[in-house]
Amino acid sequence: MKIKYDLIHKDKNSEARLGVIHTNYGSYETPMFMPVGTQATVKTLSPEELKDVKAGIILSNTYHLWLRPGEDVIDKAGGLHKFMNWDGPILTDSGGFQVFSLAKPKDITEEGVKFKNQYNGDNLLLTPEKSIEIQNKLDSDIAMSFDECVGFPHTREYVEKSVERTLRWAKRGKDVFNNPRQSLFGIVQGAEYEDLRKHCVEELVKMDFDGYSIGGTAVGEPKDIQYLQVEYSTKYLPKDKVRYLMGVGDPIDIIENVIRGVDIFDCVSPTRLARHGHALTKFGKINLKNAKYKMDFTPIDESCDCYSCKHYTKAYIKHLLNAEETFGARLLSIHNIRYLIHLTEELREAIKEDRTLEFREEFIKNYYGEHHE
RNA sequence: GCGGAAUUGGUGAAGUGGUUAACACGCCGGAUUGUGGCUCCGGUAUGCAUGAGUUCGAUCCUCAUAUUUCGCC
Repeated sequence: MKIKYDLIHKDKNSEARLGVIHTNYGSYETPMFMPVGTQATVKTLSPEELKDVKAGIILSNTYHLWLRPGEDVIDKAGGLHKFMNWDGPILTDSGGFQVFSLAKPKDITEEGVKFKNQYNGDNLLLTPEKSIEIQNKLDSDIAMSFDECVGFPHTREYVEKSVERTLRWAKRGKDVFNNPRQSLFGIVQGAEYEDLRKHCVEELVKMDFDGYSIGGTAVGEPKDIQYLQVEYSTKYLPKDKVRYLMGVGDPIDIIENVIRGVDIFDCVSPTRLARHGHALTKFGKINLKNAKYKMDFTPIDESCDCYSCKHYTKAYIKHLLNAEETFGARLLSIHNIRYLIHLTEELREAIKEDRTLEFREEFIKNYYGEHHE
């Protein structure tokens, strides 16, 4: 079945929404944070650990699974859920972000995007049709349209052309889409131009997608521009469909964009930060490699209920990082993902009680406050 | 006891009679946003064993001392 979104309550003082998304693999409340498992695994975590941190939907990537192991392997395995032993919902990104991160401008044409296979040098062409075909085979719960994620900075002229192409690509993908168990999202582009965002939303809504994503953010733009990009999108999106902001995962940005009407987030940051020794805490981000934690026998975050905080100290995790033991990155990944998911839990409570704006004030005071070094 | 060789930062080391002593590791910081997973960017020896001498000038030359190491008795 297709996913279904129910709006439960809208915050009285902002655009923040408390909702429920119903999937083939259970129902989950929004706002929610999706951990990223690009290559059919959330780096260093087992599915059991993902359940422990209360993960709902996880995200995987069409481009990477296409190259390795190939969609036919996963199809043969019985689909992505069986292949990776994950019985929760999965969303697959279309490869659109790789257009931004890997392709050169000359590689982008109306037909699709040319890539070089990073493993064997083969020339590859990813098209909207191909992306959807792969995702249909992967059998994820939510597929994304193949779009062009435009970086920052850019010219308005380029964005205008890119939005039109992204719309044509969305249509082409939708026309070949044929997995009845799967839902398909359209992606709103248009950079920081309100008229382009509005136009993009209107055209996507005409095509009637199962949900909508906001793209073109978290690509190096200043925060105020990011927030405008989101405002200019949610302002025009239908209230009865879920909104997913792609790539955003900074704690403050999650709060700011929930306030602007976003329901779902994803970001590689909790796992990447973990691999580089950083932990998110109530009092800001800390670097556990710092010498000051050598004798710190307290948990990362006293207020955190995760496995790592319940059983391990900063000094121990610092030791693991210094010794390049992978358990350190795993403990930090567990913590950071739990941290962001817990943040969305708190946001849901706040929305329920119409105090989202107050929650933001209090959170920022702690996060950037004098406690933070 | 005699003879040889060596002595540069936390470590391994390059180097030159003349402005700021290479590089690597380590250490100390910072970055990271729909992940091209051990990445990227900074900082890190006011000093070349110690003392004396030669020289306009010495880490680099000379002598002594100390330490290490090798060989011989």
